[in-house]
Amino acid sequence: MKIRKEYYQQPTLDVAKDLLGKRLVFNSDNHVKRGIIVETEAYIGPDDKASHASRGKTNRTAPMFEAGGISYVYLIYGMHYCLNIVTEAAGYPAAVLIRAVKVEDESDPRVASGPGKLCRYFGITKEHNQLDLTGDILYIEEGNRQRSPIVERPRIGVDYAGEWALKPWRFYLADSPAVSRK
DNA sequence: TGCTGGATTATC
DNA sequence: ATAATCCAGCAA
Repeated sequence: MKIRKEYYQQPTLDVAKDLLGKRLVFNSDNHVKRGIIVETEAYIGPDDKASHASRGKTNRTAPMFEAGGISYVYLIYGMHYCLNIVTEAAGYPAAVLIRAVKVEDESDPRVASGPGKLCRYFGITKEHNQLDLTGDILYIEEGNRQRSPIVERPRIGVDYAGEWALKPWRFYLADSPAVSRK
């Protein structure tokens, strides 16, 4: 069952944790890809120095300032796309980076074990920026209700953010083999 | 108009 | 430990 708009407009930390165990679905013209979300990171508000939005609203970060319930896709290091789920109310920049999913119908459990790998496997590019998550192309639905404990750790790759890099805003399912950087 | 460096990954 | 490989953001 597809998750509704209001869900994404809740506090970002709540959404980041609650998304674990849910199923990400992507429909392109010729294929459907699915995966259980096993790792996320929260980027919250205008003061979070690890967030792209900390320098204000720009052309790139505009989706983060929209109301929760759309995608924010950007290119990093000139070669990898990253998928975010925009959260909270319009005007308040926040999003959840989807860092890893477990693809059920693949022999390799690690084909999508990282934000860049995930987009490569799903076929997600900048064409899929700012998509409405209540539409039919990209959305999230209830998954298997797992009872795996949630681990909280500092975010990855944001050492430039000073004290903000220390916040434990990365979340993953403790026993998942598909978590990044294992 | 030019320069800098990054919410990564694979390989050395 | 480091190359690969663009382009957003900022300085000028």
